[in-house]
Amino acid sequence: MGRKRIPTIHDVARLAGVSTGTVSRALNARSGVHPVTRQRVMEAVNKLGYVPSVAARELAGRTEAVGVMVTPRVWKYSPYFILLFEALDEALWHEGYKLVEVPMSPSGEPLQPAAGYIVLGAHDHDPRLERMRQKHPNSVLVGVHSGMFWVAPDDPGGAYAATQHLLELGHRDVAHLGAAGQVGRERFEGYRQALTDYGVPYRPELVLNGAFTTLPAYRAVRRAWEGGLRFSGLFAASDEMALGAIAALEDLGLNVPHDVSVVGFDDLPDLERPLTTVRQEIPAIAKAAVALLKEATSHAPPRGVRVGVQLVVRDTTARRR
Amino acid sequence: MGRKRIPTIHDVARLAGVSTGTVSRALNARSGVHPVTRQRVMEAVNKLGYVPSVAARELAGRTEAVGVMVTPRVWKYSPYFILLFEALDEALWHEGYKLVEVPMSPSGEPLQPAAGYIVLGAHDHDPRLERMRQKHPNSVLVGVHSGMFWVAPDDPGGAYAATQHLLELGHRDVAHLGAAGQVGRERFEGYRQALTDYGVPYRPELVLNGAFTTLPAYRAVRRAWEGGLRFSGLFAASDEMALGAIAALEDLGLNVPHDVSVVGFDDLPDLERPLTTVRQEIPAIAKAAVALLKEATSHAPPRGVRVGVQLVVRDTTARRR
DNA sequence: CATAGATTTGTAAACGCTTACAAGATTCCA
DNA sequence: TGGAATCTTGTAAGCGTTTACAAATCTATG
Repeated sequence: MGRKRIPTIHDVARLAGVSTGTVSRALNARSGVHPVTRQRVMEAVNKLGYVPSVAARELAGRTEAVGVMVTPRVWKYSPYFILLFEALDEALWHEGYKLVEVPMSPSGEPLQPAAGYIVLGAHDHDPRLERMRQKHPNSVLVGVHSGMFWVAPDDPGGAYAATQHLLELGHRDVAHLGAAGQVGRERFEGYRQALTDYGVPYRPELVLNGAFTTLPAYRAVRRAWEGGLRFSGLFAASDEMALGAIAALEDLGLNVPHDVSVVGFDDLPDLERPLTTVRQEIPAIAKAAVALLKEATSHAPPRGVRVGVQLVVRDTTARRR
Repeated sequence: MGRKRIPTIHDVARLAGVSTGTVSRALNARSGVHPVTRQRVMEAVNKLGYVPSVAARELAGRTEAVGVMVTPRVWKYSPYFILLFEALDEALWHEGYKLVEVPMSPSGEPLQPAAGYIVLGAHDHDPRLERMRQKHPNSVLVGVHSGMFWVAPDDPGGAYAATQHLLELGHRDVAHLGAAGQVGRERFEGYRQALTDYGVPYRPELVLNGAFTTLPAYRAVRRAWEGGLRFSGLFAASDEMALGAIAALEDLGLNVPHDVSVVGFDDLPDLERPLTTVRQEIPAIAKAAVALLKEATSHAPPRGVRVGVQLVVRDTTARRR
């Protein structure tokens, strides 16, 4: 039983009874092929499990490179960004582009030319962002920045839902473990809004600060608690922070969720402990980014889109005792 | 000034005054082209800055896929593995292969066929490893496992050098912050050997355990110190652990390196603090893995290779007061 | 010095896809 | 109902490599 030959466009064409040119058009071109023909082609594609060869497609000149820039560089090493990267790769490939990682010069110039750019993780007041906006209208930001194309998860909404969840469980001393930057700020806003809507006074001392990673979160929570701060609910601005917070609380002899309920944000896979958290649809964000990129390259006026987000309740939250 | 056209093999051929076939052979085939011709071709290649098109090469059937399997999956999210991945990608590409990430089934079967496999991070007693060894002789492990091809950094040597460095700075109470698994064990052995060679008695209570990440390291060090354990030098089994340890020591009111000297392992880039550490040459490991893979596919008897490692002294270590 | 054998080179056919172009089929209107 | 205008389709020429195969050139030997 020899290795199954991978089906090519010719196999599809033969099975569908059309020419390869037609198959190609059916697959790529938005128009110019009769609906019933396209239907037949699609059936053949499915029956054969045909998937176009990236190499051939690229050789034939159809794939353009889009540059993904990560800034600051270190963010590349966080799970969230890795997942986003993978999702972008997939989404771009699906639209006939290929992802190339391009470094950003200190002045904010892409170090390699590309048909378009996707910028990841820039600080909102980073001057390089402004520069990108002006010099490269064919770029989209994953984040928020007016005047350019951007996609972002519904951070305020998610934070609101997380906080609301804690409030509805009866918690009144709800702390927030936050981080700097646009994202951190928006998640904080959602937290604060929920407090307001539920008539719980906002107490600034209840907002702790760390970075988006575990260790700073651990330290912030532990220091605060040892300093006498008390709360029965905690909304952490990321899953990693939530993990750090839980470790700290446990080291202090507390039980999660018995003594303190903790909510995270992101819903990262493979965590050491199942978290109540706000789920981001990373693939959806990637798809939206690519869709916007196509708009951007066709000189449409810039706009931003929010991708929905969803609370998922697991076992780090419980009703207040 | 139009976009510079990317030079193709034809340009090289013309400039060198030979045919494209010859250029191709000069570039790829080990033999079958006259030395002076090859020389001329190489000059043309350099002058033009020619780099072969991956797509074309792949289409023409020269590139085979090699599967990289990461196990357990979560390791994919650590900086070390990301760097290793990138290095492997580069090294494979250089040899005309392309990297595809292939998941490993629970039983230890690659979920996609490939011309060869590179296994990353498996526990040394993982039964799936044994299975790979038997059913897929065309695979190499990054790690140590007798009976199959493997590459690994010189962990014992590096650990020895790190510990030696501390000892030569006059430290006598040298602790070790270790981790489980083959790698952890080897680094521990290096530590212990250095102690012996320098006539410093080995004290089991001085070896702390954590995982390879910051938070467990922080907790282990803090708990130990609070429990009364004292040391003036610490060899951590990874840079991330070193960072965690330093944070813990500082939270305890100690100064690094003034009160305690800390050495890491890996030499990760972009760290928040420059560490005295043991540098791994990740690109060299990747190259070695690929070289071994070629051996493995030609049915050579399995062997392992160690890649050298180097102590780099920065400012987290100081002479004992 | 002729010639068999070995070595080096050129030629051209793939690889799987896209797309300009031309041809064929369909629609629409006078 | 004829023909122009519009849609849909097939044909074939690339895209940049590799590699069988054949041709040309060398080397060695008698």
